[in-house]
Amino acid sequence: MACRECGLDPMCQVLEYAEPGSGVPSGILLRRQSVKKGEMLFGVGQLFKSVYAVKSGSFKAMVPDLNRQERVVGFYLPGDLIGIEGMANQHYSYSVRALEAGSVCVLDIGRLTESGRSTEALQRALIDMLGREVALYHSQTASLIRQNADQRLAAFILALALRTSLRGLGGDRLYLGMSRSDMASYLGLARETVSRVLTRFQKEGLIQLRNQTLTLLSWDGLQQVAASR
Amino acid sequence: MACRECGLDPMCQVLEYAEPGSGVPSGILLRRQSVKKGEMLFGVGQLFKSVYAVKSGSFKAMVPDLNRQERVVGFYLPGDLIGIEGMANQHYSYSVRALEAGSVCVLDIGRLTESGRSTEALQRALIDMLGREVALYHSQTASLIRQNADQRLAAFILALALRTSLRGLGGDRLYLGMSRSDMASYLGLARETVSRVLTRFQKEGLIQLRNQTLTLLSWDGLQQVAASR
DNA sequence: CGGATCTTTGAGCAGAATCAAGACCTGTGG
DNA sequence: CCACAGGTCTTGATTCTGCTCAAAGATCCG
Repeated sequence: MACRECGLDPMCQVLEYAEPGSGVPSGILLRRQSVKKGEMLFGVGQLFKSVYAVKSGSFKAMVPDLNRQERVVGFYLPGDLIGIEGMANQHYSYSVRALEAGSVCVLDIGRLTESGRSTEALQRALIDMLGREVALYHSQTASLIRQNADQRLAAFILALALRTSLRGLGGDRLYLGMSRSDMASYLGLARETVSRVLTRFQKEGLIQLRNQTLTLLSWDGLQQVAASR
Repeated sequence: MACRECGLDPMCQVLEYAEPGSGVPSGILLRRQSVKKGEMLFGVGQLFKSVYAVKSGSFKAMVPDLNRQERVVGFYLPGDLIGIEGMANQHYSYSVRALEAGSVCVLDIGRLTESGRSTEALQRALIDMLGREVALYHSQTASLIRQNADQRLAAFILALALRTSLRGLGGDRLYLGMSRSDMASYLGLARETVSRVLTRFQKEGLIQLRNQTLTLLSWDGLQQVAASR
């Protein structure tokens, strides 16, 4: 499947801009790559080379926490872009690891800019994506600080569901590739708290949870929790 | 003082790229503007028009919090850029208000892109700046969640001191233009907690605090607090 | 000077972390 | 196919950080 046929992610839209004008062989700048569970796309501090678009599977981003273990700073689902912010200082600012087997499209940015043509539209698209990312962080991460455990988890589940449903997959049933510890680290909670809140949500009939599969039972209920509890 | 003489902020570096090649009258695209205390640069949702570089004074960014009052999501000091992420969706995602009297340089991006020439280097610079912003948010905001009140305030003070010292101003004495409530909102704490922690820091000899002026007494001590307490 | 706002300080309480077991999955090898 | 070992997940009891409510003290500004 060609990347520009999927129409899912911003990456493919960039390629629609880049490919026709540049006339570069797609085999070099853009390649499909499959990843095994636990495999790392790149490590923190590594030299920036490529931007990745998730085609299938899921990934987590981590930064090294000083004294402690690593901290999860984001999750990536099919359609998400990985690594754009590495363009700034030529180094990735976090590590990315696959939560399950999957595949990505790899765009070799370095070689693309070396080719020197038709980067105008590509750059415009990159600016848009980066701006969106900044805006997202302003609204999303900043709001995490003020929220309690219930709100954080409800918002987290809703965000996941929204992302998958926007991308075409059925939004009611979610596959959680990450562990409770990952969720806890990302949300700034303790493992035990995540567990407790999820089971309570289940008892309240908001979600159903079996192993790694989460089913949304009450979209509205979760939104109410996320807004005020 | 011409903007590209100050050499302080990323904005001026962009203008060095843009001005020579584009040959546009600098009076139109770039203008100096003074702001009064409390004045708003732009409001949330407003149509994106310009990017601002802080020349003097300080500013705060706010987003409307649903039921409650506004939430502070950032502070800007001389040398900082304001509003870049508005380029993404053509609307500003937050409001910006002056904490004290000051001045900014205004770059009318819309008109610059309309002029249609030499945007290549400018865009490249914008990508760099946006990437830097994303990386900053990943490392900074994400870390706020896991930290306790002491750590948040120590890190906040250190970040302010680092920013002002990097920009040339003496780093030991800081002018805090923002109120305790602003700091509390930004750090996700209660006003009272900010007050308590600051006075404790003072008793411990880490800082000295009089009115709006904060003096760093023990840089190392603060770093120790920020790392683990 | 006086009113309004902001800041400090105190007391009590609630939410979440921590500590500590126990239950459950998962993959492995017999 | 089953049993076992490792990890992950749940659940309980306790502790502690930081919020809330309340009131007094500063500071600012007309």
